[in-house]
This record gives sequence, structure tokens and C-alpha cells, in this order.
Amino acid sequence: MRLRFAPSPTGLLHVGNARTALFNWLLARGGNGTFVLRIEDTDLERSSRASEVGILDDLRWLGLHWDEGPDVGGLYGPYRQSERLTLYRSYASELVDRGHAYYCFCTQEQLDVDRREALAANRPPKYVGRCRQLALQQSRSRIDRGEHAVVRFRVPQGRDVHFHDVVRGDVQFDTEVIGDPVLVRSDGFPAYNFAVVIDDALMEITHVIRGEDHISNTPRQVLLYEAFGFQQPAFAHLALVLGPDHTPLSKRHGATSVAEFRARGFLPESLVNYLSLLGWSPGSGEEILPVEELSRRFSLESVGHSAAVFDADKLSWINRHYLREMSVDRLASLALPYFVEAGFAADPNEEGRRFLASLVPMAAGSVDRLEQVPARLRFLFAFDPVDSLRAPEVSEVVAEPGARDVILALASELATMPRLDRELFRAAAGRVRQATGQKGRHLFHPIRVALTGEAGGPELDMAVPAIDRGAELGERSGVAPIIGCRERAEAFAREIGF
RNA sequence: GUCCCCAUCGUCCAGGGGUCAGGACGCGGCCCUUUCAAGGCCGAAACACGGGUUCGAAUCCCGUUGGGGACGCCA
Repeated sequence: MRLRFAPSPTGLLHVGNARTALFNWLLARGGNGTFVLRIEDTDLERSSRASEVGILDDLRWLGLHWDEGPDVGGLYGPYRQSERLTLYRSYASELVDRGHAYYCFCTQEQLDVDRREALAANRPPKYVGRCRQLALQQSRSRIDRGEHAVVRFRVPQGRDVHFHDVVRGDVQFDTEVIGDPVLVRSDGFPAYNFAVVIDDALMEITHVIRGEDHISNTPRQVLLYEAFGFQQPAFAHLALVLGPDHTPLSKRHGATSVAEFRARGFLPESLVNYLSLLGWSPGSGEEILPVEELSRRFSLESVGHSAAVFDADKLSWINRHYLREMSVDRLASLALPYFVEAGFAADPNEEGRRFLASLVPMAAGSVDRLEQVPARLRFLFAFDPVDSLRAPEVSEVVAEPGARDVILALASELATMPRLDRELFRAAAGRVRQATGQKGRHLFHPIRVALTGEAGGPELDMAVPAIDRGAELGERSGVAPIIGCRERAEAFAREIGF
């Protein structure tokens, strides 16, 4: 079994394409097949090496490694279409020689007029066939004289083309509705429908799995397979990925590229797991499936037929799951860039890194994405009573009966205490309870507000020691300065009129 | 416009002649809890419509409607 993913390097890797790549990869993985990566860069206007690099990078990040490709080589290379030009040229001239293709001299302007007229007359806007009957000899001499021409395939008229689609079953087209497609453009570059066929055949691809938008290209390609006598691969067309408004997922729906999801703190295993569930299911109702499981269970036959709406909420839920399961070490190293981005650290040293790593478990269990971790820990670095008191949920806590007493007692208690660890904090809270008679939420809520400046957040048992550990950090740690609990309580008490 | 594809809760998927039409996300409620989250439990929520076939249709067939795709010297 030989499968391929064939992106054109014209931008970022879209999640829809990532899903196509994933399905191909899953099948290769599960069936002991070969996964080939081919770059379709025949549109030199839009293709760039930079986006090729980006796409490969995203694919690697997802873990969809390939056996053959432009960077790793292979027996069927080269794997960039721009490096296969002579191949296409010779196959094209074979077709011309055998009468299956012809030169077309129609200008862009003529074709535009044709199209407009066809549309106006409610006819399908296919090529009218103006150059179909040109004598080959004359065409060749026109080209010799310097005229530009494209090569078009001569679609046989009056017959049906049918092919079997592994996910949809038998599909049939009347050649009447198919215009003669361009095989070679006037600049000598092959057109998509031609290059894919040559490449898939020469690379001995056995299963072509791609987006549904290619389904109507398939009959043209089948005709080419026939003309060359190539053996046809199995085709499978995947329904599209849509946005919430049922239009193809695009920028205005928010994030659409793998790179964006990656930047927002989604994990590769989450994206892979989620994408696999878009149009497919293991049938057993399980939703969390690690990639090994996916490749073992995935099959084309159980892929759905209808378009799927991309659900960012469900992706988040899956991500939360993997985030909770992850080791602290990996979590810490993945979270580090977000701390830096939030201004909580700049090139931290070993001590600083250890401190930041110690914070992560406190936040990671209650967050959808890595991106949200800093916000959950903001209380450490941004303590400002004046500012906090402006927030209604904070001033409400302070306004509760007895809350001021708690805060004042806390301030005087901490004034004589060293930096707090978990035990010392518990002891201090116990003495505040004795001094004020407050307990439960009436005790801890004011304490939280005074020490963190926020009405919610991680457990105080963890948050408070973290604050004082941070306060002890030296400047060289690379971690932004953290105000200690004693100073916090004092400042807060002063602010509420003590 | 023509051709092609598609149609089960708001969303993603099970179910493919007899099911109380199942799960998950999200939503609502309750519980847990020193807070916000997280977590646990419970709940509301769907077979697009019309004709057939059949003892019986969400399931098979036809049509309608709706959605999507293609009709490029883009891929």
C-alpha cells in the first residue's frame, strides 16, 4: 500500500488538509504501507519555499512523518513537481503524438468571453473546443514561429466515465460535461490534473485519498489513466471541513491553520485525536484515542460521507484531557514560552526554570490550552490592591461582614512571620480564625483576596507558598519580581483603610 | 445554469428494516469544594419534507427541499 499527501506550498497547512494528511498517514501506518510526501509546486506565482518549509514543519509537529519526500528522498523522486518538468513534457508529447491531446492557441481573452457567454446561456462553462480540429502539422509550425500554445487533453465524447470511490461507492460522469482540460500550460508547466496522474502513477500510489473538491476532477484523471494505460489507484474523497456557518472553514472563522492552533497552546496529540474524529469514529463511542490506537483502528470504509463542522470547543475538551495527563516535565517545558510571552520571565536560569515548572501543575489542570496558563498565574506577578479593589468581585468579598477583620488580622499575623510554606500558611490561617471567629469561606475568601488580589484562582495551599517562594527568588533567576505575602497583606490592609 | 456529492440532537459521531434512537462536545441543574476553574452525577435536546416498498421504515427506492463541491493556462 502506497499513500501520499500532496500539498501545494502556497500558505499555511490548513486543518482540513491536515486531516487529509492524517487519514493517509493513519492508513499507511495501520496497514504497513508507505507514506509519501509530494510537493505540488507547479504554480510558481503562488508557491514558495518558505511555505513548503512551514508545511513540513507542521506535519512533523503533528507527528505525521513520511517515508519518502523532498527532504528524505526515496526511490520514486524527485518529490517536488517543479523538479519533474522533463517527465511531464515527455508524457505530454506522447499524448499529442497519439492524438489524445492537441495544441490550443486560444487566448485568455477568448476563453473569458466563451465562459461568460456559456454562463449567460445557462450552459456549463467548459472549453468550447475551438482548437480541437487543428491539424497537428500546422499547430507545430505555428509553435515554431513562436506562438504560445497549451496542450489540451482530447476528452472522448459521448461516453460515461465511472470510478469506484472507497468512501462513496460508484460515481459516474458523462464526458459531455467535461471540457478538454489543459495538460501543459503555455509556460511549459504541467497543470494539476496532468501532473497528479503522472506522479501518482509513476510513484505507484495505490490509494488516492483527498478532499471532496477533487471528486469532479477524478473523471478527467481516470481518462488520463486510460489514455496512458496506467493502472488506476483506489480513490477516496473526504467530505470538507466547514465553519460553524456551514461554509468552508476560512480565516474569518478564527484559527484555521495548524500553526495557529500550535501557537495557541494546543497539543499535537489533541489535534490528531480531534481531526481523526471529524468524519470518522471507532464505532465504540470512545472519544479519546491515542495515535497508536487510531492507526490500528482506522479504516476508509467507516469514513463518513457528509461535511463536518469544525468544533473548537470539542478540540479544547480533548486538549484539556491530554494536558491533564501530561508529565510535569513536558508540561513545564511547553509552558515556558508562554511565561516569557506574558512577561513573567526572560531567559530564566536554572533556578527560575525550576520555580516556573513548580507553578505549572497548579494551573494546568483547569485550563484548556497552554496559552491560558499565564493568566491563571497572573496573581503572582501583578499584585496591586488599588487595581484589584476596582473589580466588583473583589470589592464584594471585602464588603462582606467580618472580611476586613480577617484581612487586618492576617496582616498583623504575617508581619512577624517568615516566608510561608504550606504548613506556616495553615498555621497563620488558623490563628486568624481564632482572632476573628471567621471560618470556611468567610475566612479564606478574604485571605485569598488580600494575598492574590483576585477572587478566584488556584488552591491557596499551593498559591500562597508559590508566592513566597517567588519572593525569595534572586534577580538573576530571570523571573519577574514577585511581592511576598507579608508585603501583600500589609499593602492590602492599608488600602482598605487601616 | 449544468454536473457531482451530502442529509440522525446546536455540533461531532453510533445505529443501516422491529432500539425507551445511543455516546461525546456544548448548554442547564445538582453534588464536591475555603474561591474561580477542574471533576462527578442528572437533565433538556435529533431521524429535513413528501410519496412509495413492507405486517412494520430513521434505516431500502423515488422525488422535493436544503447544504456543499466542480465547471480555470489554481491546486
